Amino acid sequence: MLDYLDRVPPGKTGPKGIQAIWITPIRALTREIELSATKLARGLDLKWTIGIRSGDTSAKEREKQRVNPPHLLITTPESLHLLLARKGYRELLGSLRAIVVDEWHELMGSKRGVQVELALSRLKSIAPHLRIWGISATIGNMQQALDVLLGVPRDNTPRRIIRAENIDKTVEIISLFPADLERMPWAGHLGIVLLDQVTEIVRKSTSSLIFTNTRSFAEIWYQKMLAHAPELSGQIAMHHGSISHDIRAWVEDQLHKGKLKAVVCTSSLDLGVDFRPVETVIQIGSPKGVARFLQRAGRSGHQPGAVSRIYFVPTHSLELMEAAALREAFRRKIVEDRVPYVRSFDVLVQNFMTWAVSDGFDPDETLREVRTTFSFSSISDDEWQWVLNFLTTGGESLRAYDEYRRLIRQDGLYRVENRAIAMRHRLSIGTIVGDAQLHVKFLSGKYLGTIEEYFLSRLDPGDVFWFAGRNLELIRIREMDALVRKSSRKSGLVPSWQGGRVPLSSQLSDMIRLKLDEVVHGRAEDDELKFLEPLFDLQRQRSILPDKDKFLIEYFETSEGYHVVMYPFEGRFVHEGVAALVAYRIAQIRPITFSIAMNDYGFELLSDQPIPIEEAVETNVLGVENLSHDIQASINSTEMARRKFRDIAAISGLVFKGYPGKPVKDRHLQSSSELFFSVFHDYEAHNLLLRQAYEEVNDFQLEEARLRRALERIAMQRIVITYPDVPTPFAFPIIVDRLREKLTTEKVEDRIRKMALKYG
DNA sequence: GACCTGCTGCGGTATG
Repeated sequence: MLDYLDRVPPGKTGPKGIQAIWITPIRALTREIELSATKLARGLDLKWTIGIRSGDTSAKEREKQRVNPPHLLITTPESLHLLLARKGYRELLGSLRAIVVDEWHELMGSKRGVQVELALSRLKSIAPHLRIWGISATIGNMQQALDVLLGVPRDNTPRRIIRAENIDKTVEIISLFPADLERMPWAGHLGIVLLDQVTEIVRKSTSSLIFTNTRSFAEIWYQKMLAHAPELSGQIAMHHGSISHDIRAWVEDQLHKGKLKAVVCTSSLDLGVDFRPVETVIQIGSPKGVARFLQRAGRSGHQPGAVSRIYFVPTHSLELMEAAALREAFRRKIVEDRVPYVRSFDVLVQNFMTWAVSDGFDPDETLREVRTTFSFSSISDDEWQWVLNFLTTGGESLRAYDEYRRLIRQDGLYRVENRAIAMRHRLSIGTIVGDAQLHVKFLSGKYLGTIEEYFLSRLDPGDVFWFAGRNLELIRIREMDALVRKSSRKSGLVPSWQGGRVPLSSQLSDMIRLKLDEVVHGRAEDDELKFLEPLFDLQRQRSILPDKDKFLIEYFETSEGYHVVMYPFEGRFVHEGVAALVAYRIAQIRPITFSIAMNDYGFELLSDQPIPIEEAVETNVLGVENLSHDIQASINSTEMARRKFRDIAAISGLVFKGYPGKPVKDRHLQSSSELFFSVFHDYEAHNLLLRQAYEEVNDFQLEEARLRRALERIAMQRIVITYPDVPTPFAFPIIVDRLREKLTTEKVEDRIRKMALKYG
């Protein structure tokens, strides 16, 4: 980009204002980018000023930038919108000539991507000479990434994809095996059986990254490693999204200076820190997707021609198949797509407020612009009117309340007149909706990070828990702070967070089924598959090992009841949908209730009555006919949509998350968003935000398109029902997961019973 | 005989 700008340098008499913007998803990254941008500019002999603008930028620096804008501004999507929410943004940005969107693959798969699309649509109108670059990691839908970023063409400016040459690196996957298969659990997620081997690898490497799937596992692995190898004390650290930015920055710094041998982390180290390589990368448990695993592997062996090496640590036996599947995916150069969000009306509503709080917007001009974005290219005149009406009157349901009449029309422009509304809006810009967290602090005031209220509220003062690699004793909870002190107690509770659940990707699922097919037909060559042979044998003895032409259903009885287990290998979201669908369809044959369990490989239906499974298969229980209807009938989509609506309500500005330092309580947010949902549901069924909630459930929770493809594939397979005497190795992990979940629900039920006694 | 699940990311202006 600087090269391009060099050819059109800022003229002495030319317009003042920002000439170029670099958009990055992470604010912590900006300092690194500034350094490289400065280096580049120096190399090209440009007399450019470079500025950073993010939530971390001080008020003083912001004021400096306002008076004297930098030539190149490095910023986040949110901060860019804050600039667009300012009066006089046309002068500031009208001479803009270049925008680079860094890590576009990352932004595109979220609503932040929609935010970028909308900002670009505005900027293209006010800055006619604008050129746009996107930088992306390898993804399956690169052409679409380009189309989404650049939007519907407004003229004949050519577009092209430039691929880096020689990016095909050799990646070597090395699985860790226990001494013998017997030592490996059939179920589980932690993988601690292999602690000794992992520690040995860390000892021998100068620097290692150890990726775990959850924050609590990172905490556990860190503690277990220290207990196992005390001499590593002071040489290993941990890093995850709930640890304070200061501590994380320190850990990154120490790692890069070579002062740390290893960091146990979550995907917090996938992105956002500069990519100085480490010697060794270790992945514990399923990476769930090819791209993620590839990116992590790429952290090692950075020298030209060097091999990237990644150790795979299975957490249960069958997971070893994934190592073979990942190797196959690398060989075939298969990577996942990033699916862009479309028609996210909550983001559109927020954007209109942004356009309106600054200089106001002209509806016709804005409609033309919005239709050039990928996300809203299909917006109809009616939908457009609905959004405007919603913001000016509150819509049909909220007409009676002044605070929802957010816009007024004046001289042909839509504006915000009320200053309180304008301020609340500026505080609410962004599409990331988090949960309320308590701040964990020492008495001295040193801030360690955040933990969810529901975990800490279960503790009593004096209780010890592990966090940020320390043993901490809870002293008390005060407002939003949990005060702690160091504890010398060796054991402690491990916090759990309510994070997202990443399902196995469709591409990795494909490869797993392919590997299974190789095993069935004796073509398996990967070490992992050979190692698992005794387990596959047991599966064959008790049931069958399905190849790609067969779909396996197991039916058996235990003291718990009657079990039907199926194995689509399609990831847990799809299994959740298929399980509900099958349960519903069987219940049409004969009234029967089930409890449902699933993991990424399959799902189980359990009942206290015999299950008419043959009859169900004969009546095409897995068919695609009436699929949409049956899905609607089988799942509680209203309840799922109600939960999705929480984010939509926050993004569209229906609920206010509070002023800095004075957040609105989670419970309060939840109840007010539920209230809106109920009102719209009962009185305004065509409300676009309400409809969006249902669409998001279909697209992202049920993964309906993927579910349909899975059923179409199954329709081509031969269904085989087996009747094992005891649970098979395939069934076992699913049953174990259900038992664990059952325990917690019993606790919940217990609590409800107590509450009923107390209040009833 | 088998179990310590649940990622990441952002964010305050105009006026007194």
